[in-house]
Amino acid sequence: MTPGRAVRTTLEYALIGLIRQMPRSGYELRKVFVETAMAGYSGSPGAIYPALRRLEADGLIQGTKQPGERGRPRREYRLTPAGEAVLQEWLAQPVTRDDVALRLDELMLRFAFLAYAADSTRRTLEFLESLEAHLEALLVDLHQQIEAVDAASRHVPITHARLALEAGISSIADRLRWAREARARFSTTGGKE
Amino acid sequence: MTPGRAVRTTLEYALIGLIRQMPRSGYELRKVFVETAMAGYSGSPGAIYPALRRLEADGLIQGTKQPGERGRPRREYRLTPAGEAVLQEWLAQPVTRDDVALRLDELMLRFAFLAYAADSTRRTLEFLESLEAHLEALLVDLHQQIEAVDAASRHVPITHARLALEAGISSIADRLRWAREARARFSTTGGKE
DNA sequence: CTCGGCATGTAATCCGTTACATGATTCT
DNA sequence: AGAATCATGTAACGGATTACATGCCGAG
Repeated sequence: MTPGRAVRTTLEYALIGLIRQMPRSGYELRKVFVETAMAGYSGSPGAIYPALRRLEADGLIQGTKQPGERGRPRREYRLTPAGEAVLQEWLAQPVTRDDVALRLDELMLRFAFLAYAADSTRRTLEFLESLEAHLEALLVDLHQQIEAVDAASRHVPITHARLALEAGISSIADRLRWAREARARFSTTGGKE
Repeated sequence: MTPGRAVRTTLEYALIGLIRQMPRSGYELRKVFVETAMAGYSGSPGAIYPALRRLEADGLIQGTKQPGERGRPRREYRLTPAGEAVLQEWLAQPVTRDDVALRLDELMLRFAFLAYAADSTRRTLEFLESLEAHLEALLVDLHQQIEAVDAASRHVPITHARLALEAGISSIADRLRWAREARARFSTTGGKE
């Protein structure tokens, strides 16, 4: 059985994935969040360092003091076999409807790290297929909701609420297009070429 | 000065806006979150009822026992003048870059309630203009990041990370198109017609 | 030897989640 | 009276935010 709790926070998974990419220190990890599009998974020290401590306490990562070239020595973390197992388990998780509707960004994080999955290409294709199916279903739902909004406000020409809903619909449709094209690319190249 | 803390949680603003639309009970508010696209602002009772208590304690909403037709009587909340003031203050907030990059969904919530802003049409246009400007800037940034990714992984044909980044870019571009069209519609009709 | 910048950490506070418990009314 | 249902509440817990504090090294 895996050490620590069964389910981890999004931030923890983000850290695990980044460390899997290459061994890194807390400071480097923080810079990734601050400087790249991965902001939003939070880069505050008050979140990262405790999370790293938890992961190390649960044996998923291991830190080694790295005599820095200048300044205070960094503590470089690398993934343990247990950590690799947790990563694989996460990547193998099915894509649920709630994931798509409520936590799409965590899903995209998972997609990004699907590169490290065992049998990566197959898993990636499955992931995208499932994502597409749920996005399609969601679109149907949202179109029904927009009809409800229209019915409720017959006289008013454009309500803010309707426009906001349209933004949501458009964004789902956009992601669906993305998924289809991504899958097409993976299907032809097999992810390798 | 306004009672209570200066800044409120997204959930609280969502509640304030919905109550502004029409007086509602906690149960009704919960249904809105569960049944509509507003899920994601959380609909758990453990979040809603305490939030309503906070708002009432701070004098932003006022609940009155409403003898229900069946079942336990509902507690119907309506906005107080202080609550209206807080709502207006929130709606008048400038659109910052961090809002756009990190909290786009809260921004869309604000947009939806901009219908209730004093001088709604003008504020809406300003909101959209500012949103567009920040989205454009963000797009430039993200395109630079994708070049960095390309430089880092020259040989590999499609990396998952690059695809995930493309999804983000596409989604920002999509929202930008939405904002432009929304503004066009508001400009011509003046939001009324 | 202290200054400044790199790197890590911590303390207070607060909100949301989950799961459970309770209140109030009608129907049978 | 009890069941069913509508509606509200609460208790335990954990993690994120914010703001601050500390450690360690080289340069001057």
